[in-house]
Amino acid sequence: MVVPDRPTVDGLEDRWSPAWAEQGTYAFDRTSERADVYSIDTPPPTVSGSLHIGHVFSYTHTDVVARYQRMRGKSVFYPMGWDDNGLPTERRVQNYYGVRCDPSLPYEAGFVPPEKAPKSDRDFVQVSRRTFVELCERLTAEDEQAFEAVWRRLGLSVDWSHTYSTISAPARATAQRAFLRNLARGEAYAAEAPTLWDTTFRTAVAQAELEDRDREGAYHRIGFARPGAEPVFVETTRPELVPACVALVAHPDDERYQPLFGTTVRSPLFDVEVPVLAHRLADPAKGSGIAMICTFGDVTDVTWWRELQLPTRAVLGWDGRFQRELPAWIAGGPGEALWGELAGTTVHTAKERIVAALVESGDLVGEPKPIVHPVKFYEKGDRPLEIVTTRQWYLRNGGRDEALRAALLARGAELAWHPEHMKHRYDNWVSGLNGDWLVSRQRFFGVPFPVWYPLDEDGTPRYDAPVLPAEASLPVDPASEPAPGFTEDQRGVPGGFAADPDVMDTWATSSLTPQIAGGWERDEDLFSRVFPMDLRPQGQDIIRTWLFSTVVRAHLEHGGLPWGRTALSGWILDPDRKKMSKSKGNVVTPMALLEEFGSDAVRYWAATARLGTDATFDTGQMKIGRRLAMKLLNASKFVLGLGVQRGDVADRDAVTDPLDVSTLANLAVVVRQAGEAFERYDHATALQVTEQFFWTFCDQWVELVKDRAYGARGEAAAASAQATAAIALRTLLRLLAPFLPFAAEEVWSWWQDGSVHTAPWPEAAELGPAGGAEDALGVLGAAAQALSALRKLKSEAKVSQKTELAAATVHGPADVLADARRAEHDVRAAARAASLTWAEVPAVEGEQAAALRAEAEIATADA
RNA sequence: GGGCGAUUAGCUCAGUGGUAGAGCACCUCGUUCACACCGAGGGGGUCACUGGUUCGAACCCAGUAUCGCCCA
Repeated sequence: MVVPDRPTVDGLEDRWSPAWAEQGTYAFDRTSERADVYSIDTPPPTVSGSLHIGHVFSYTHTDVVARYQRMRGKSVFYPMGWDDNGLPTERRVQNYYGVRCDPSLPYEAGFVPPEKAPKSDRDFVQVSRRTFVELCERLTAEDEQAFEAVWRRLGLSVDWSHTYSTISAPARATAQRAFLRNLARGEAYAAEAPTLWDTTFRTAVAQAELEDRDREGAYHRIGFARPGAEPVFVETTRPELVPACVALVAHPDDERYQPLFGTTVRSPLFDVEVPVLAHRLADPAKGSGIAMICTFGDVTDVTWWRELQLPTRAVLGWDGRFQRELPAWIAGGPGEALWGELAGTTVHTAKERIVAALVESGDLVGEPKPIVHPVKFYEKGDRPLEIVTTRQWYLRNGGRDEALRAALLARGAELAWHPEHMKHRYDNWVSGLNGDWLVSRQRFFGVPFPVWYPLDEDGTPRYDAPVLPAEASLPVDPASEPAPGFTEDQRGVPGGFAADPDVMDTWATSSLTPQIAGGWERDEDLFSRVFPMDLRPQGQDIIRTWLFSTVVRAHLEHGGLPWGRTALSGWILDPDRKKMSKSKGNVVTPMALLEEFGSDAVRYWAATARLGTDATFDTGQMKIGRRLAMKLLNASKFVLGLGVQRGDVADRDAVTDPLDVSTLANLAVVVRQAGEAFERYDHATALQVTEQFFWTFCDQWVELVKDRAYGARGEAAAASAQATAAIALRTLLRLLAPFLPFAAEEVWSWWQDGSVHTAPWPEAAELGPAGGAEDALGVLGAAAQALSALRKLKSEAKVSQKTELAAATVHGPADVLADARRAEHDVRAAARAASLTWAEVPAVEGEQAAALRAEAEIATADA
């Protein structure tokens, strides 16, 4: 047995991470039956920069569960994934290399990005789509290595041979296969419809990716002319959309406007005739109570346009600028010249010019009234969303189908939620859906839709007759592969074919992580052993996106849940109670923390937080974790020095001393409590009860037993202490292993074979007869109390704890004294008391029993 | 506006009906042969507020306030 002279937690990661990898400690045993498998649908972190402390926090929660389940004898399927597909990666690649994708450019082999990215994106180098994708792949490969290094150092017990990435060929094949099946069943469809559109990224955006932000605006009071009467005034924050106006609308009960319903008015500047209509969504209290319907200013316009069956008069292009062509409804009218000033300008410029024109014409009344109002943004964007009409792919998610919505709510109810109250967010979201899931994106680095269209004689795509690939040929890239039955030279020519230009939203791929990681339709043997999975761990912020979308896909494809339970981690707050996020600039990089405090210490901090509870970033907690790990090394060193041999299987029957019996009896309680806590996914309680016992073990039992263990009271008494030490340590190491995998493994290696992480989770029964000795439970605590009372004497007298005591008396209630007396020899030895008498303090009716109190003669330093 | 959660010692947090807890920080003491990244002892709280239920409330109920998040 080799125990270091001065054990330290520093450097354990460098020793054990490679050792675990070499020994395959966390390898999934794919011969296990489903019932013996515990499978985890790991969140693939977005590879667009760096991991932050919040990742470390939540991934530790998962790892603790994985380690517990492994020790319970499960074959744990714990893969890692990388979400390297999609817009975040594109954005990072653009800024990192200083490039921008222009799909119309030809591929340039051997492209070398600029040495240093230009400051302004106007100076970015335009590259072909293929080059751009290559750069994405290059950078994500680098990022993934850095991520893996952090995870290995943190000690995640991942089986790295099952790592996947969401842009990999198997993931693309899975996403395309699932889509084709959705399409075949009618769950996926394409539609030409008004769509929320980010003009910066030039892509459609889904409901789940929206957020409201308060923005300053101003009500402009604008008159619409009526023949032979006063004008009708609307108040709008978007006067630039006057040329897109298709109607005015007021509430049907609004008496002010009832006479106007069914009449028409003429728009200012452009003199377009528009009807005045009634609709319940018009708010009489807002502005003048009558609103201008434009195609499209906001989502209410879309509702009105649809329900009132209005024409489309779009003025904005995909780039967020006014269209260059002169619209037909303006041509020939008085606004034709003005349009010349608007064509090609940004919304901002167009607003200035139209307002100026309205002032000049006298149609704008009074000063604009400034207001602050919520405006819809893409969560990753920084310009307000516009609405443009485009052809997009949708996936049914219950947003316009009551039966499906009810079925998905029922799935949510089937799922076990930790903590339970998080289910409200799911219900809330599903109940509030107002449309199907928009899954297409007009981007480059993503999974392409596996769809081509035949071109008719005019070269127009026949959307009604899409050409689809065979599943066996997946993944396909329609942009570079010809449609089945065509040759590449027929691309884009009349009578030939064209590729669907879009890629899937990232969530459309990551909603399939159980299928991707589990080998659906690729490795059916694996899939049958891991799916549906046991656990979906994730952040509470992506319930509406990742959790919900994964439920949707599994419900549609497999007719069931993708996993049985979900564990939601909370936020990390900085010391000012703000959520930590990159944009606030208050993030802490994990690697530096892991190096400063040690991985076990950082894990300890994470593990003290319960699921769903926000945690404060607190290096103080990490210091405590470090201290605990250090204590484990040092206490183990001492305990093993009591005469424990390598590979020792302690003789449980040798545990005879009442103090030792009591210690194991108390440990049995802890083993039970920790196991029960883990079973209800309450890792924080499992840690807390274990940690508390461990400190009692060190500070009380070890101190009380020292003399006896060294042989002061004979061999049998010493043997009892030694056996207790070995049994307790072997148990404690396993209880702590999920939390402090490095320190626990280090100590285990000193005297045990194999890895602590594949050792069986302790059970109370293995502690032997002592573990069940309920009558001895109180001895340890009572003896500790007596010792503490005697120590207090010395503390108050300000003398060393090794000072001898004479004529010591301990006062206290009869039952506590009786327990303490069973360990009298140990108490006397630890307190260095020459003699010890026990004085009963009678219980007083209605009063709490007194704590133990002691008195004694203290030998002076001179004596 | 609707929903969810939180509010306990200076700080970070446990505590779901029976005398308020832990760790950190603070004060005092101690070179005890596992550990100074240590040990011993100590001080410190109207459990956000107001009502109610109960013999008894940090805990249950109603309301209020503040903070955070989700949705509209």
